Amino acid sequence: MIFSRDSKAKGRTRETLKRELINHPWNLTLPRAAALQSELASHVRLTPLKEPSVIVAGADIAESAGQVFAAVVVMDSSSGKVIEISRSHAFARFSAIAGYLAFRHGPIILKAIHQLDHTPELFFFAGHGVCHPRFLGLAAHLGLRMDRASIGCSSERLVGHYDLPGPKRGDHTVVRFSPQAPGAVLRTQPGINPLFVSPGHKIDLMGAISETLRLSTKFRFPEPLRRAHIEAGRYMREFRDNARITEPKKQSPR
DNA sequence: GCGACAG
DNA sequence: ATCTTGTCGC
Repeated sequence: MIFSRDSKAKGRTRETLKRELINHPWNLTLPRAAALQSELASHVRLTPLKEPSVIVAGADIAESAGQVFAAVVVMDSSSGKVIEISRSHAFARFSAIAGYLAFRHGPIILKAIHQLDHTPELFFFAGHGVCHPRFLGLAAHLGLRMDRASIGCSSERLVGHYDLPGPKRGDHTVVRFSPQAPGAVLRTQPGINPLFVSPGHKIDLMGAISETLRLSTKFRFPEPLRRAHIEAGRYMREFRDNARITEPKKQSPR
């Protein structure tokens, strides 16, 4: 237990301690972050999704010069319409180390999510779910924190070995790593590189695959994630343009 | 020392 | 992830 040596832990109920564990601070040392991931991973539940989610969200990041720009796009999957967008930015307080992205992006994404008026049933995150060295990628971490269903979608492998899936939309293979860390390589569009999909929290691999497929009918990434990616980039660019007008130090080279 | 390494 | 114009293609 990470916080068991804390004298303040005396007299707390089991549930209270669990909440404190899940609502941990983000500015940890690398070894403490790793230990926390391992402990939190035991609380992740890869349970089947009851039914396809209606209100879904995608969260992605753009960054420049140490600043992280997060965008969350909420969509009504029955109509395919965007119903809300939230953004947040801050200087990164954790290094960009593979396996620890949640500590760099997590707090900023969460701030944007907390600003939402809507309550999405399912979140897509740019990164991995439980297919992670310590079974707790960003999507699993944030899903657990919010106690909401979540899926990780990445364009690159983090752990394990795999064979490429067939060429048809929906073709997929499974990542060989650990039974505790299911993941798939999923072809969402013919002729387009596959996606690495893994369940985050409150969903299983089958659900992660079917929901990702259901929401990516035209592009490589599921629509909420694709929109969030575009929105984060736009947010970052707006911020840059404002800074350039206010502070005209940097001019483009001839 | 060398290769691996989400965004 | 970002640095970056025009350009090829549906």
